[in-house]
Amino acid sequence: MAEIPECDFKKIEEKWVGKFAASKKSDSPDKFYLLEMFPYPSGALHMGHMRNYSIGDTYKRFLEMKEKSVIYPMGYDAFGLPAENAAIKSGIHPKKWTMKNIEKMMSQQKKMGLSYQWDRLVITCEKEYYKWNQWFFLKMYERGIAYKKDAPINWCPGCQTVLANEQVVAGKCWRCNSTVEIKHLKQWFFKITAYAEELLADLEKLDWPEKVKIQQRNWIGKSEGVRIKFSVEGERVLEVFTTRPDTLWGATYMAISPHHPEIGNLAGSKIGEVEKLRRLAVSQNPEEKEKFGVELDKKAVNPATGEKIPIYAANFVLMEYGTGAIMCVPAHDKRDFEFAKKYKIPIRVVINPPGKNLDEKKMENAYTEEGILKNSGNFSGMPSGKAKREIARFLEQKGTGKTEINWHLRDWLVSRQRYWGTPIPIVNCPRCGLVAVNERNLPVELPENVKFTGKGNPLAEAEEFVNTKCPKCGGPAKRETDTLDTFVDSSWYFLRYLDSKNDSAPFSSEIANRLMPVDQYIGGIEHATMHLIYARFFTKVLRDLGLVKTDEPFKKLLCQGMVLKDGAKMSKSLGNVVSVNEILDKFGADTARLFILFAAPPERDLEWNAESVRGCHRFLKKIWNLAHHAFSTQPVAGISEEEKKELHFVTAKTIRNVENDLARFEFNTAISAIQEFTNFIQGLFGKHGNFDGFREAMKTAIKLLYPAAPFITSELSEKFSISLKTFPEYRKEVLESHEKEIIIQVNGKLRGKLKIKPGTSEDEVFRKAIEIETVRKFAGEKIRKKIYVPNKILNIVTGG
RNA sequence: GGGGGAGUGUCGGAACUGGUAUACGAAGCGGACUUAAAAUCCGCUGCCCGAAAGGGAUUGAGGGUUCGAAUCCCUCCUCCCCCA
Repeated sequence: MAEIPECDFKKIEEKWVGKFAASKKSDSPDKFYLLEMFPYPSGALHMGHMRNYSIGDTYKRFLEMKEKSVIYPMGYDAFGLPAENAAIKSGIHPKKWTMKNIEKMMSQQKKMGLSYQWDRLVITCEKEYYKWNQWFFLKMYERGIAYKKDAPINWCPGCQTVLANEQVVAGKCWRCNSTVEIKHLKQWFFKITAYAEELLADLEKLDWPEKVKIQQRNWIGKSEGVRIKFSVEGERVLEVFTTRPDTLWGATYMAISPHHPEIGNLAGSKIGEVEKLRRLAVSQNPEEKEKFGVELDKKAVNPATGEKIPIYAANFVLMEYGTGAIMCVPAHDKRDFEFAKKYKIPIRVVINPPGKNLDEKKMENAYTEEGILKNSGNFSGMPSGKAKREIARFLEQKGTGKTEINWHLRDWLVSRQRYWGTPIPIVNCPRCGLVAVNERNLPVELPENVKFTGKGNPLAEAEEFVNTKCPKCGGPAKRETDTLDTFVDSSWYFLRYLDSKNDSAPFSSEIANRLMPVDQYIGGIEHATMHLIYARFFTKVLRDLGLVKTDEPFKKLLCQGMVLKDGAKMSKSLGNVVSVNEILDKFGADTARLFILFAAPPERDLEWNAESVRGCHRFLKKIWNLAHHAFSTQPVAGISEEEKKELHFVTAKTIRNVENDLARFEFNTAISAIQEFTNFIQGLFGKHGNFDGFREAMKTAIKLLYPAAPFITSELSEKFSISLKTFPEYRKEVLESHEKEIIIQVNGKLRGKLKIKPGTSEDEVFRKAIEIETVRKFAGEKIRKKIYVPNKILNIVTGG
């Protein structure tokens, strides 16, 4: 027998990396847009990326074998804080840092064998890209979708800078530990709320995991209720929003945000305490912290009962939600109940559970369900549902309320007081106010010569950037120094991929209409709300601008699970990180990809296991060796008719299973099917040596394995002239005509097995079954019933 | 607090719409090859009773529906994730 060369993974991978990276676009008319969430260029791929891309590339190669024209791009989400932090820390310019990181990550991606269409590359920090962010901003500004308003921000007095929510840890700055203050600044917003209804309704159209849709529904948070006016002593009015107007008679106090504009008029002698409360309320989670309140001097009037009720300034009422004031019904709301107990406010039951009578003196918890009204004037005795409508009508007639739809979704705050982002193309003119930069003067370039001190926004200090002329009057004016949230960049990158070199438009509408939507999007669940809502919103805005026709950017979504080590998420602090480079160097890309796909189904978390990785490596070597056995000698031995039939059947079954599994992203079972098939071939080879049909079987195995392990299979295909262009096919008849195994049960317990020709009658199956000794023993004399599922199972039920 | 998901051998996991529970891989044990080891190949391997043939129980716990339940329904326990 000929000597089998050792499988040199390193050499094979080096040879094929270049060829994969240069992969050509197919011209099949059957397009498929396959997209992976592009990474932030932090400097190195982690296992999460590796998993994401292994899934994507395997699916891409499978689709190509099924003769689809696949669009498979890659890019980098290159603006963002880490680059700026690196600049503050080590003095490297964010651009240099970012571009170097991109280079490193790209080389890792190539090493993994990912066959991206690199000519589509998008890097969001390049002016060729962010120019169009600015262009969209101007279009949105024209239409009132981009606007500026006062908003609270987290301000660190130590760093003299604005902090994102995640940079505030327990009320302190993450970097310098100063106590964070709430400041009010003029901020830019995108009016995403104008699309709330459509964003909610169109979820129906999407083939997304139900849990992501639920998260989005909650995030959008549509609630129908009533806006009610409570009059206050001194002829002022406080408005509240409630989804439970049926509990109005039970409202025994009100609570308002310490930031409420009316607070000064209501607090009276308590203003000092309110100030204290405001400071306390800084950037902490309202749900987690203890509830505090200050009773104000003025009292409100419950419009239903006419009673005077106290008003509290409370730290759990947010100005950003509803009206910044709420009516409190302690008997029927958990939070109101706790607060009322703490401050000894009366509790009054106005809703009874059906068939029960609650007693406020004995209640230990609020009753928050709906029920039957009591103590509610004319509405007593009504069920909650009806009472909600009737009370709303009653208030409308009285002029003290109106029905309203409220949203949890807020407008998207896009201002960042940061350098490393897209400059907002607006000029502040002392005479003309806010003026848009002229479209033909885009891009407003980010100046490179700035200082990174960690204090304030470097852009605001860049004199030659800030000082400009007003586009309207030509007088001296100052540029906007806020930059755009990086979620703007990721809201349309998938459109730029389709036409990445276009310098006269963000993309060609003709191309976008032909290739959108993305047929399959793959990424992490952590983007279930933010990114995936912003991108949907952006697509709808672009549609309304006439740039695309599609309503939704991502038709199908796959959210992959996390990669764990020792039961925990890989993280530096736990010291359980497995490095991508190490794994690629030690075992090679094929092994790494195969393990990632094999160890767990994509949606589930994946436990990294070094031993199991070795198993995948072993399997690849087995394929290599068997292929060489098959092709380096001539077939010498025939196999029996029986074995030949079985081989054909197993081959067909394997092709069918692998194809179905790959189409459904069930890579783990696809790979196990190939392994089973390989074991079967190996069994025949062990028995007969190079047998008739060995080569054909190995060809099939190699083709099936190609999407997941492209390097070794490409090498073998070249060596032994195997075409990897198309997916193997099988004949249905081979599967249908094969003999079936029937399970024989007695009273639901397995008592025997039977091989039959397909289509054997029930009577005959029964006759044969009863001949089996164990079956006869357990079935006994009295057979009560027979259940027969054709080609599958016969259950014999006995006794009385 | 709200929302979602998962509990199956020693481990990762399989079981299509209710029809052989534990495929495939790992680990373990035994054997072949070898001076030896690695690599490779072959075989065995969830639990209890039994020498064996065989039988019994078993999918986090308990109950239910069904000829038949890991899968459907109810109650409970544990773990994880996301959002706030």
